[in-house]
Amino acid sequence: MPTNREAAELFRSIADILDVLGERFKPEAYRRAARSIESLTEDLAAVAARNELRTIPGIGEAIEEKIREYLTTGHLAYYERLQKEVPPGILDLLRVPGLGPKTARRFWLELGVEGPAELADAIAKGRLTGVAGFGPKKVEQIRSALAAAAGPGAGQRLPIDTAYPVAQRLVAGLKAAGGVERIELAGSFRRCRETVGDLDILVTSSEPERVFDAFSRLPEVGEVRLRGGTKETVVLRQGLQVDLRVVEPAAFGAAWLYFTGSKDHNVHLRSIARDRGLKVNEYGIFRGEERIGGRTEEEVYAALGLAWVPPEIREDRGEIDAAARGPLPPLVTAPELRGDLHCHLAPDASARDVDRMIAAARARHLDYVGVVVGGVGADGARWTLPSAALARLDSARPPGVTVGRAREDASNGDASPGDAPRSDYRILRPIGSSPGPPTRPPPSGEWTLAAHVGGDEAARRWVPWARSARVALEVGPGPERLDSTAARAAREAGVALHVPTGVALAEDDPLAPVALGFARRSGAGPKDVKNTARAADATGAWARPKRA
DNA sequence: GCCGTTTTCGGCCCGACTGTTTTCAGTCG
Repeated sequence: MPTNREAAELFRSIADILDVLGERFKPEAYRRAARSIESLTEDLAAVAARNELRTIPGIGEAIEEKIREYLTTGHLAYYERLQKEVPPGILDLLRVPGLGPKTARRFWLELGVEGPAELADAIAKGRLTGVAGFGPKKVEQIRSALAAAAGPGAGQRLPIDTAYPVAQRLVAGLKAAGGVERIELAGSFRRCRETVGDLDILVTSSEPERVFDAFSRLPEVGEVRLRGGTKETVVLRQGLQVDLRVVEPAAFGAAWLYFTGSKDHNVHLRSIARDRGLKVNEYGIFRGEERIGGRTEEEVYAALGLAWVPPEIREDRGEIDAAARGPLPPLVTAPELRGDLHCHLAPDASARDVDRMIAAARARHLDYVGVVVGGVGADGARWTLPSAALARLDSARPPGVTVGRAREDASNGDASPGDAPRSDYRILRPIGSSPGPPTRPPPSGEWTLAAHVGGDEAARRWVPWARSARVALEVGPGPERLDSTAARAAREAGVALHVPTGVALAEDDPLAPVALGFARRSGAGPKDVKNTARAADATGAWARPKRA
């Protein structure tokens, strides 16, 4: 049975081939279908079984048939026929930055070049000199792009928690350099997508040249790829591309909206604008020549008769229709997180580390923190916090903060509490070769959270179990938490999410903001999140304020 | 190939930047 990801890849390959063959609109149609399939929270086969493929945006009669053929036979005759029409290496040429379908097709038909290696060879032999449309600069551009594409990590999307500190440093660097009035991040970073292909930074400034100069000189910046009057594109030393744009304050909202995307969201907004006789672009919203809005995002949405849409859900999955009906149901926000049920201290934590964590919890106005005091680690070995730290957890009576003890158990039941320290509730984590949920529900009366359960695939097994066992699942970055798609599946099934606050971590750690972003991307409101509840409601009995 | 509170046909976001142009094509986001 093909996975959704494989089906999406198939349609992307079809789009690439159609591009090279010079088709005008089909490629985008197939890419749209691929994006839709990728964002499903259930298997394509399940949707097909219910006969609901056509309800997926971008899937019509023809693509529905192709999906059915692919699901039943594992092949697609149309794709196999297309494959024979272009050399396989041509599609690799499309991956080279600056090389598009038109150019790849010309290389193939005019020079007989069928792949990146052959193209590099042709350049080295001077076969491109004299070819119409390819001057020395263009040839050099392609040559260096080919060399860069052959290098490690080129063109890779970066996990957002990896990109997070990079983005923060760039913003801080630009602010420190001066000349910047307002600065915001846009793009898939702002939407908190799981991975980002580049970073988009928007600034207002009366001195664009000064800002571009400062940007070019930031220590993270490797190479300036292009620079015009309103935008500069650089590649960081570690390979990430960053676009910096200067926009005027009267258009900031329109630009922020435009460059935040997603593409599908923008296209949908524009079609609504067109229907109303309006035009939206990054400079504002216009009736004829007259700009009727653009200073804020709200202005642009309002001009289209829409409520403001939070960036995390701008994916054209129905949010625009909902915004047309009225204000959207609010997504969970950081101040609503009243506690954290899953805090880790270092295995050798001291009493002072405990105090530091509690101080951090107070500073963030958390009402309660549940600290893991021991259990089984990722390697399956048992561990316990040092006795000094345990004692401090019990003796700490910080006003306003309730401190609870959690233990981490293997989900397969291998680790019995036995010699584990006393705890108020437990957290399940998958260990070893069978990382799925337990076969039995947790003991009644004991509150349980499941964490470290893994991403999309694991979620398919954990979500039904968590629903029947009434166990919350943790969302957040990294391979061992639910991503936003898995979290959406959990939320739709009525499973509560736990959103870590990073209270035991460094101030600039990306865990908390990214986890919150994923929860919001999943569409979670405050009621969908376990740790927005008051302490007693979040965990049952453990977190009632202790009496001295 | 998809889609539809103007439509089942005729649209399909649109502007910046670059290199190669003597007015524009290709790529990108």
